[in-house]
Amino acid sequence: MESSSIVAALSSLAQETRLAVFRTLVEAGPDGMAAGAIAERLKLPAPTLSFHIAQLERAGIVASRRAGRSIMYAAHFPAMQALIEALTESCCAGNPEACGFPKPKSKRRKVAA
Amino acid sequence: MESSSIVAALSSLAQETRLAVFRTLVEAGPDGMAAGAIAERLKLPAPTLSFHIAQLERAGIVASRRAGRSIMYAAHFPAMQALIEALTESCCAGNPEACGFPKPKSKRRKVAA
DNA sequence: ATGATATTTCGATATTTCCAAAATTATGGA
DNA sequence: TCCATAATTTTGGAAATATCGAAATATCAT
Repeated sequence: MESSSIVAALSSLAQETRLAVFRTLVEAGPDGMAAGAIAERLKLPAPTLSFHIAQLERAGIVASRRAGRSIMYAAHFPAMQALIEALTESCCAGNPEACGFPKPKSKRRKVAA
Repeated sequence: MESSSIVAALSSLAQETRLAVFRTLVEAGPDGMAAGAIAERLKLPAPTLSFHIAQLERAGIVASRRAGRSIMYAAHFPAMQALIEALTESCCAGNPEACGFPKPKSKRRKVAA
């Protein structure tokens, strides 16, 4: 993962409102939630939510799809996984096991068939 | 982990210079590096490094100790671990295995003797 | 088409963050 | 004590980010 992508992903989560939005979406599951429902749940004015969720989307942390008049947002788990792996790598690189994780060297290996 | 601590930790890493500093410190290992050495390595003016590394320290991501005239900074691995675990939890909560991690429910269990 | 609803974009302001030169503080050696 | 070195704090200005009302856009139902 590119250093700039890591920074972008971290930045997108490094804000109370956006972290709350992301958590709400994780809770909501793969189908996600409509923008309006998120705004209502978090008591956010629509433009404020829109501003923040756009950043999460730009960072690839959430995905959107239109459903009628609504726009459904959902957590994008692979991106989150990639971020966590990148952090783990950053953390452990050159210092294997310092982090206490099982496989510090390589990216998690695919399950052999 | 408190939501505000997560945001603080993420914010501290969500910046190119600070991420580079952190990585340098991970590479340096548990003994860490003197502020001046970090600044030289990353070609940063001393006040700029000081500004950024203070944020990493406030977030608990790095630790410092004085050694003579120098101040040694070192990555604080437990904090990084906690952050990664918090993210994993945020990511997986309510959606176990969506993230593809082995033990999605509880905090990593200690290695049985 | 017209109206109602859902959301985003625009615009203006307030706040925070970033940067680095200048000044300050802390430490150790002669 | 005086000097040199290592770092931080202060300072101030530029740039980026946050907030949210008003306006614009998109979609569906009639």
